[in-house]
Order: sequence, then C-alpha cells, then structure tokens
Amino acid sequence: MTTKSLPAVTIYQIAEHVGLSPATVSSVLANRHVERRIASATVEKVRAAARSLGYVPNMAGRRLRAHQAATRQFDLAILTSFEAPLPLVGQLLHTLQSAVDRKTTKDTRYAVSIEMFHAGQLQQKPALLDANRYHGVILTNTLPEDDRFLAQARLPYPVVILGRRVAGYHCVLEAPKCVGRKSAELLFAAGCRRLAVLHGRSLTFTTSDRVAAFQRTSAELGLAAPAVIPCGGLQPPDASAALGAWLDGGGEVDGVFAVTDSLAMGAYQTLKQRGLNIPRDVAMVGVGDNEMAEYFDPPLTTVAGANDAMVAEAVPLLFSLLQGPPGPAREILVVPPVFARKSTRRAD
Amino acid sequence: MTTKSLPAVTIYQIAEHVGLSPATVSSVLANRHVERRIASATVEKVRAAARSLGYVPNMAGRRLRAHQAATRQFDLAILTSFEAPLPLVGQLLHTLQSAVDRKTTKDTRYAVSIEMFHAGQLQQKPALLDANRYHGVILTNTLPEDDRFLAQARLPYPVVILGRRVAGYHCVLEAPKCVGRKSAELLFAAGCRRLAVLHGRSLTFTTSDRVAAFQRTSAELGLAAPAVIPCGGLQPPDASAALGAWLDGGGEVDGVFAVTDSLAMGAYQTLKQRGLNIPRDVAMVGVGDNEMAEYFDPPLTTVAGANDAMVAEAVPLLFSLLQGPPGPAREILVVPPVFARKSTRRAD
DNA sequence: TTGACTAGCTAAATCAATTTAGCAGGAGTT
DNA sequence: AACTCCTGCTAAATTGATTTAGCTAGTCAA
Repeated sequence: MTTKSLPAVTIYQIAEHVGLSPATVSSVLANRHVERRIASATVEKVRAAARSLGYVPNMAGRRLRAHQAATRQFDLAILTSFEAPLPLVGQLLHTLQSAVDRKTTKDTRYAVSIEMFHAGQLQQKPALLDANRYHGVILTNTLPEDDRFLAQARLPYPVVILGRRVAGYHCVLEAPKCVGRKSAELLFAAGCRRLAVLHGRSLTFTTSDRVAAFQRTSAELGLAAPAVIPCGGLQPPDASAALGAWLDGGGEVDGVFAVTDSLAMGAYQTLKQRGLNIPRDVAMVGVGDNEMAEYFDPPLTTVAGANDAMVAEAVPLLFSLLQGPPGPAREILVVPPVFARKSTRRAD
Repeated sequence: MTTKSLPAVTIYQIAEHVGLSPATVSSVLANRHVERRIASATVEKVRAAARSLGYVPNMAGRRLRAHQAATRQFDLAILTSFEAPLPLVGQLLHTLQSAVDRKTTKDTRYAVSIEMFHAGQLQQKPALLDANRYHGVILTNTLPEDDRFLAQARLPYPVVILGRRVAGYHCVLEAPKCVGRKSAELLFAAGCRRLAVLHGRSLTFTTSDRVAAFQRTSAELGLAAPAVIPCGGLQPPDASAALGAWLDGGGEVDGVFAVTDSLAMGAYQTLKQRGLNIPRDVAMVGVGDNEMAEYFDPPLTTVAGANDAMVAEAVPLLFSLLQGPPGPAREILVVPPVFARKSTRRAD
C-alpha cells in the first residue's frame, strides 16, 4: 500500500532507493539477472523496492530501445462508443485484423487497438488530440455532439469515420435514405397500408435517417403517416415492451419496420403473443445487422446489412490514407442490399 | 512508389536527404512549422522527402518524449483467436473497458488493445514473448496446441487465461462437467431418451468438456450413448446441414444438446422444416452464449451464459496481478446457471 | 557605422530502458 | 609473485522524436 501517488517511478529512482546503478535494476526487472550474474540478495532487494514504490515499466522506453531498425510499426485503433452494438464493431475489428494480417511483413508490423468513449462525450477522451498514440483511426458510432466536436477539432492523424458524414473527414456511410425508402416500399408491396417504425431512444445519424426516409416514402406512396414507436433501448425486450404498450393503447398496424434486428426480434415476440401472424397479419422488415435474421421464425426480410460493405470500404481507405498524401476528404456511399424473406411474403 | 523496403526511415535520414537538421524536419512533421517559422519551401521539401522515403513515425519515440512524468500508463490487451465467436470477446472488451474507465485517474492511464491470432497458431504470433508491448493480457479462445505452447513458454507479463486451464497460469473457467451434466439432466427430466449432441468441428477445451460430460451423464442415467454430430463450423447453417444429413441417414432423437446457441438456432430450423415440434417431438438445450436465446421460438432452455460471470472474475484478477506480487497461479471456477425455458417443457 | 531586430535554422538536452564493455577485488594456480 | 579466472557490479552509449536556447546572416533605422 506504499504506492506513491505521483510521480511515476523510473528505474533511476529505484536505483537510488536501493543504492545501486540503473543498469543493475534494469537487469533484474527485465529478468536478465541470471546471465548478468546479479547476486540473489540484490535481486530481492530490487524487486521489493519496485513493488513498494509502485513501479510501472514505461513501454515507450522499452519499445524504443528494443526497436528493430528494419521494422516500421503502425498503431491503428478503432474508436467506438460503449453504447454501440458490439457485433458491428466486432465485424470491423475482424476485417481490420485480417487486412493487417495480410499486410504484415518482415519489415512492416501493425497493432490494432480498440478504444471506447461514452456516446456524446468524445471530447472528454484524453489523448485524442495527441499525435503520439496512433498512426490511424477508424471512428464509429458517434452522436451529433461528437460530430460537432470533430468538425472543429482536427485530429493529427488519418481518420476514417464510419456511418456518419462529418465535414473535412474521410467518411464511409450508408447511402442516405436508401434503407428507409426500401423498407417502406417492401411493406407497401406486401400489401401493408398502416405502417409503424420501431427505433431506439437515442438516434444515431444512421438510424434517424432510416426513420425519416421511411416516413417520407410512406407519404409518397400515399399512406397515412407511420406510427413512430421509440423503444427504451436497442435490445429485444425494449422493443417488445414498447410495441406491446403501443398496441395496448389502441395502435393498429399491418407492417412494421425495425431499425435494427434486435428490435425486430422483440417485436416478433409481442406480435406472436397477441396471436398476430407474421406476415399475414403484420409484415416485418428489419435491418441486416444480425446474422440470425435468416433464422428468425419466419425468416426476417432485411434491408442493408451494409455493415459488411461499409467495413469493406473503410479498411482499405484507412490503409490508403496511411501511405498516400493527404488529399481531399473522400466520401464513400454504400448502397444497402435487400434480402427478401418470409416476413414480407404474404402469398405463398 | 519509391517506398524503400528497409530499413525504417527516421527523421535523421530525412534530414540528411534534404540537407537540413533533424530539428527542422521534426518541426515540420509535427505540424509546428508555423510557430517555428520554417520557410514554406522548406516545409514542402521535407514533406516530399518524408513521403518519398516512406517515413512512418516511431510512436515509441514520440510517446517517450511526450511522456508526462506524473502519469503511469498501463497497456492491456485481449488476445483472442480469429475463429472465436465475437460476442464473447465483445463482452470481455466491454467489461474491461468499463473497469479501465473507472480506474483511470489523473496519474494512471490505461490503453486496451485487441490482438488476434489464428486458432492453434498462437506461437506464430510475433512479439508475444516480448516484454515491451503489454503490461498485462487476457488470453481466450485457445486450442490445445496453443495451450501446449503456453505451458512451456512463460510470458514475461501477467496473463489471465479465460475458459481453459493451463498449468502455471492464472485461469478463469467454467466449472468442469457442469454444463454437459446439467444439459443431460434437463433433457432426461423432459422425458427424452434418445439424445444427441451438436458441436463444432474444432473442439475447444470448454466445448469438448461439455460433450464429454454430456455423454457420461447420459450413461449414468441409463440412456443409450448419445449421437455425437459434428458440424462444419459454428454458424447456424453448419448445424442445420449436419443435423439434416444425420436425420436423413436414419438418425432418431427426442432430445438435442447444442454446445453453442448458434448451433441450436440451426437445429431449430432443420427440426421445424421436418415438421418436428419443439419441445413435443424433440426437446432442445443450448448454451446461453447469445442474448437472443430467450427470443427463439420456442424460447431456448440454456445452461451457462457463464461468460458474464467469467468475465466478471477475470478482469479484477488481471488488475490484481498488475499490482500485487507474483504469487501462485490462481484458478477460478464459475458455476454456470440454468435458464429453463419452453424448449424443454413438454407439459404445459 | 552601429545597434536593434527578424527570419530561418541548428546544437544539444531530454524522455525511460537496455546493453556492451569493462572495472574492482577476491580466489585459485603454478 | 605473477597469472588467470570469476563474481558482482557500473559507466556510458543507444533508441527516435521533440523542444529550448541560441546562432547567423540579413534588413532597417538612426
């Protein structure tokens, strides 16, 4: 419990404390004491001092010294919010790691980190503006507050923003309005006339775009304004509860669009509990963000699942930024595919 | 395309190349050229040289220099295989990040990385034995080959192994045999007499323990030896195909245990396609590794979901290792809970 | 002509850890 | 007595980037 609060302890302080040279301390702490013939009493003394002073090795120092001149190392990071659904990040991580794996050679190495921030509080992330941590970053799941911060603060390393458009940055995002429009069209084509949309309470850029486009397309198709049902969170129970309450309040639908698949799953449960058949009584469209969608009962029609495609664009973009000259901020729009399944197929 | 292959370029080489001092080059590359009054022609010259020589800044050097004496920084990593299901890793990441967030103070900071290896090829991960990258690591989703490597190679930093037991390491794992035993008992209690177990082709320590315990308990209950059905992978289609082929080959079951939930989902599909009712004709038990299990149709009875609990043990254990003296390798066993749902409830 | 000032650049110190060459002093050998 | 060897340790160099203090040559004013 003798851990000093500050400042951080170096081997020089340990050396002074035990009355030996830094060389000896280093040899012990790097476990080289056998080949360096350090007396075992000395070893114990150094270790005890390191513990009691709360020594934490400085990796920057170690790495600098251990650096192999022929190797260039890239430190990459994925920056995402705590609140974001993990599968999306997982997919990004997977793709990035695979790319890194392929690109690793004898003289080029990569390290991939994940950093998380609390949604809307990106500016409180310490060291975000330091140039001494990462060579490049993919930033995703930001909220409007975060984007405002980003738009004014220029980060001193290459950044790819995933899923949003922020001025001055390289961005990869879903083609705007596509998902909402296609969802409305699918439900309309399935014969639905009273639509509803389920979304999480805190809308990201992407999900609010989906809702808005859904509403607009409904209007264009001559339908009544869709019911907008906000759910407490993004998990199935949230949707289940929200939809249930809405139906209890007299709401009526024959077509539901859920902006994420886990909301769709919750909706399935509520509809089935009330004896409503999918798709006969209520057709459903989700977003292909979950590989399970195909295995729902009935299989869920999804729009998008553009995450694959977005990630596939974002990763090469990041690598190109690592090498190439700055250049103007590029913007890549990914058109989401449609997977028509049973949940919107009434005639069968 | 003038990127030299080796060695890595430093600012000294750039300085020599353009006939200026390293100080000037540094000022330009750190974007300090305005306040340092560097001529704009010089700025362009330096930038061009950096690009053409393929300069990659050495973060260790930068961080060392930028180091704030009062701050100690811990670099932590999660080391997992590419082949592992991502949600588990996601949960671990989430818990670790939350802990790190709570523990971050003015003079103690943390960075969390994720590194991936190809299952069974951990020893090929470069720099795993270097002491200059991480202060501590949580290692998960290893295969027996990896464990053998670990048992002989001692890593020069604190390690917590998740989900397996490896001699000489701190481990957190499912209490052995529990999941397999409880699954067999649940199916037996549901009236099943002809059991089968679905598993992925490459068995981890955990999943092979589940299969073995399931077999043994079946025998103890006086049942015929369960059919063991290996699936090509861990995704629903793999289970769907494997179970389908087995049924086509004349296999008969009234109770199925799937060692992961995504296999259970595939099995659901096959059973329903063949007109078999769950749980009346075939009861099912899965493992609570997927939050969707409760929303299957019918809801899936699961054993475990011990991942929560394991992660909750592993993270504090890692932190205790970062501070405390070495001490003997601890082993924490987590007893998996049971969630009985409709898929094993025949009388209703 | 001298002094004040500026633009543009550089020398050298610094960050923390590791390693190499080598020193001091004692033991053992012939 | 001269030598070799060994044990246990240290001085100093090294790693890459950044910053501070300061230098030089030129401009301008008095």
